[in-house]
Amino acid sequence: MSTSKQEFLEWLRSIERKWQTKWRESRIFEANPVQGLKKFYITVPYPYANGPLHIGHGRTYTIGDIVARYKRLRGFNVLYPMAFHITGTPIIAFSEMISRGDEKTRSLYREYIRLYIEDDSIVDEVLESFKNPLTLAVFFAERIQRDFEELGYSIDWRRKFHTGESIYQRFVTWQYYRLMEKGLIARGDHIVTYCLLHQQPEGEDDIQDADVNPVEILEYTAVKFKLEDTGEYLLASTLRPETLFGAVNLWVNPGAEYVVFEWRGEKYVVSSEAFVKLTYQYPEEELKVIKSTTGREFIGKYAVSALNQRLIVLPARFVDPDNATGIVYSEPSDAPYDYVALVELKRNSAALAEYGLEESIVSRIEPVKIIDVPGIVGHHAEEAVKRAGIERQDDPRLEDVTSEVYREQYYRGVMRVEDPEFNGLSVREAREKMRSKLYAQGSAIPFYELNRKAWCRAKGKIIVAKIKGQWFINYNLDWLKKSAREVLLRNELQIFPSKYAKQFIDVLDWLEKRPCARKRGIGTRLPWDQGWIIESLSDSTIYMAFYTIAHIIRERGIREDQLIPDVFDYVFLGKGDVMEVSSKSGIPVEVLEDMRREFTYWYPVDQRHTGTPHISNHLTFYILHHIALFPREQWPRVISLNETVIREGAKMAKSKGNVIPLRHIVTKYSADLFRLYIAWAAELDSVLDWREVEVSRVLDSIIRFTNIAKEAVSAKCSNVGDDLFTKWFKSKFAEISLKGSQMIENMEIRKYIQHVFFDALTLVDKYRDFKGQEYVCGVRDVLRDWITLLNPVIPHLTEEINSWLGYKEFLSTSKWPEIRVIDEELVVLVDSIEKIVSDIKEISSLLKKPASRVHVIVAPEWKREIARLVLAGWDLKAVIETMRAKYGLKGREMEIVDAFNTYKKMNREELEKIAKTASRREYEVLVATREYMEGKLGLSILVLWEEEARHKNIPRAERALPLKPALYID
RNA sequence: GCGGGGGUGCCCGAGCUUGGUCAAAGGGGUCGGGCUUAGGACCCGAUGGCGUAGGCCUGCGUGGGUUCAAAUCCCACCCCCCGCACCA
Repeated sequence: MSTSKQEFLEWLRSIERKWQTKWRESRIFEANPVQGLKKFYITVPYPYANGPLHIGHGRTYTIGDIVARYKRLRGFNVLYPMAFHITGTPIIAFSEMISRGDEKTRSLYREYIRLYIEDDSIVDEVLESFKNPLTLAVFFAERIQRDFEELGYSIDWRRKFHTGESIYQRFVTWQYYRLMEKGLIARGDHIVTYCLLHQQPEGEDDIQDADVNPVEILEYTAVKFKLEDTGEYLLASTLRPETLFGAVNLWVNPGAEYVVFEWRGEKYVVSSEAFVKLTYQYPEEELKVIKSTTGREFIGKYAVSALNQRLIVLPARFVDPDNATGIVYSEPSDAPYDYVALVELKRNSAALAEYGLEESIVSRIEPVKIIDVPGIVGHHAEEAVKRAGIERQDDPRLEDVTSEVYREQYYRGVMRVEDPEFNGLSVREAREKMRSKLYAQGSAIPFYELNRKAWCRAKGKIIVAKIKGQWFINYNLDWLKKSAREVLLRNELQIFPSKYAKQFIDVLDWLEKRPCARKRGIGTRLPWDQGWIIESLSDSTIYMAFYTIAHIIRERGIREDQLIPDVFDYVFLGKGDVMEVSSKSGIPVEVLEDMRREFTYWYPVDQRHTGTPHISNHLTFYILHHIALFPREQWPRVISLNETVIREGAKMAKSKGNVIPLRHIVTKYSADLFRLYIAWAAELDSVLDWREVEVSRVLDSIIRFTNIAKEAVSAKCSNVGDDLFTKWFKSKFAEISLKGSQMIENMEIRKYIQHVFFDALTLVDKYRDFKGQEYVCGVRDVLRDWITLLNPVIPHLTEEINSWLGYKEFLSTSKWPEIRVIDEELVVLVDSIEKIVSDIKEISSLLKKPASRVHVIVAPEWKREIARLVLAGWDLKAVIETMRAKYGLKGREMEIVDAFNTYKKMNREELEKIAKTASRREYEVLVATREYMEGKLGLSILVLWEEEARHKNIPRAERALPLKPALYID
């Protein structure tokens, strides 16, 4: 970046600090109820305070602030509050890792701290303090607040809180009592990813690489095979129970450890890893170990399946004891692994001898075809394996081949078996049917396993466990979903951009029960079951109500123990008697009334703005909880959304090291530059790409804008001038203001800023082109309106320019400009000059001889009048008669017909333009712009009326049309 | 798989809801000119092809269709991106 740009940025940052200080000192963003004054309550989700925010977060908060500032200028009493989210597991997890000395985490957090603290000796001190998770949270909450202030957000900070505070937890407690009463709370079993080290459920955030390599829970069917000699059951697991028809043997891993155990009065065999998993998946039951052994023990034995097949147990090294039960049945027709292992074993007489297997028995084992796939003649697995040239069961390509075969069979496979119940079913149907049938007759149990091996961040092994008695919120209640659907469909709750409305409906259909509490993490305890902590999305659904009273609670020194449910019932629902509530809680009546007044003034939330990833979770909960707990008039009104931010075309990710923290915006760029770029670079429903070259261009434009403003402010203008160009300029500016206002009102932020900033700059250039250096006086005339229009997006710079203009009051609390009168005729006429100039250029470039002079020939009024008549729907005959009489055109009827036909072919908009203008004015404008055109073209120009030109026998004169004068170049 | 979004000129990216004003906004890049000691910045012009008069032709993922008329509507296909739950 050049030094002049750097200098400008430094200056910009310095005025940003200046105005932020002034705003804070004047407390202009602290919003209080004013009865009778229309209010606007906008919220954005509070940030999670486990580290610094980046520009992706910044997009959402900036859009929120732009709306808040816009509404303020529109005369609303605007409340834009903010708080901090610290509940849940990530903060605790990071704090633990720092305590444990996890170097990766420690260096990451050192980096975070360095964003805010330069002194290296203090950095380590701060890092040590993070061993207390609350300290970590509060540290970042405070820094994020500073970032927000330095981005110029117009937030009422008096109302801030964090979700770990006891006063907030009292509020959540109240909410959960009420949800319980309304029947939204349910309890049941739940399958989760679970860490054996921490003995806790752990989700994606706690699992290594789960963000890039997702962990899924799969349901295997563990099928019982009864050993003939001992009566023990081998539990062979499969994802494809429908292939049981084609089972030809069983596989165990001869070197792996297996466990024989007693359960439900029967004896079972699984790998020792699987045994541990089973104990977590059936936590309420007793599984008693009888003995440990190796796979080898079972080889050569026979077992009987649920379908009465008698199968031999054979050795296979591909069988992973740490995947599902560690035993599988072999179906070599459709499973590539099984096929390869079988072929391999048949060929390996040494192995057969080692395990004492008879070659004749093994060699007789052949695949059984049970599934038809169009285009596959033989055995699907065999074909796929041969095509890939795979010969060994440890060939890694088997994974891909397997999923390819499975996918094809899933979509196109049809069962070909003797059993009439299954014959002819699709693979998909057969799978479900077989699974439930086996479960029902007690021949199989579900066994849950992960799609890949996983460890938590502390290297603890992750398995699948079943949680008994998990608390849920049950959203699947008719009255609840019906109301939600209704407000969405009726637009009582509006979604911007509207294309996302359908997604909300889809989520409602899909949403059923959601676990709402966990055993660990920061948060509020379930009031009726203290062993559970309310999960962090479930405690953040109606907290916008809490903002309305948070500052009163603090200012009046209300203690947490005073915040009994009755208090919230009264404040939020108007329930109960104030005197009673007061004596019960010890909170003075007037304070309770004050809180009630504040809540009823600000509620409902007029707009909530956030990123689209929240649709399927937070925002839907937000809607549903409001519907469940509040009366209809307090339900949300508008939800607006924006897409994510990427950088130079790539996703930002910690692992890539390409994340731009918000801190760098205020230290290396500038708040206004960031805000303008965010507003302009993409419409809300598109992903925004942060591209350095573009940012630099936007900065150039800001500099240009500032220079123009500076010139305009210092210009000595005796009078603005009422010349044609200035009138045109003012009209065009008014037009831009009008359209821009409509755009921001519709949340079309990008279009709005394209108009009122970039297009306005182009307009100023054009005006200067027409007018010369005096243009500054015209600009000066619109400058105050201009900076007001831009104030929501670049509040600091416009505030500064406002002060240059001599205004003493803040621009940020002033009024949106009145749109001035637009001289549409003049706008159309002057705009048409551009087209005329380019036409002349085009023609003269085609001429062989150099041009010297252009005749610009203006059409007479009667041609315009025909356009008006065509627009009004007159027919040709009537037009001819009227025109002939009115303008004495007897003998020139063909000209009327020509004009009529030309207009007939034009579209309405063009005709309307013509209708807006008068020929006399067109002539005047051409004469007035003659010099300008001559300068552009380097040709001399002669403007004349059509009749005049015809008298002078100038060729082509009769071709003149309104707004499209005839041209003749010589 | 289910649900959602998208494929536009050298590049990014509008427009397509309400078909014609769209060879297609706005940037960027490139070329030429102005300004300047020079660079940056800024300003003007050009940037699909053809054309001795303001016009014509080809064009908006691929292939069909509807229409006087399609980037815009309908159908099929190909490709890309995002979400799928207890995690903030």
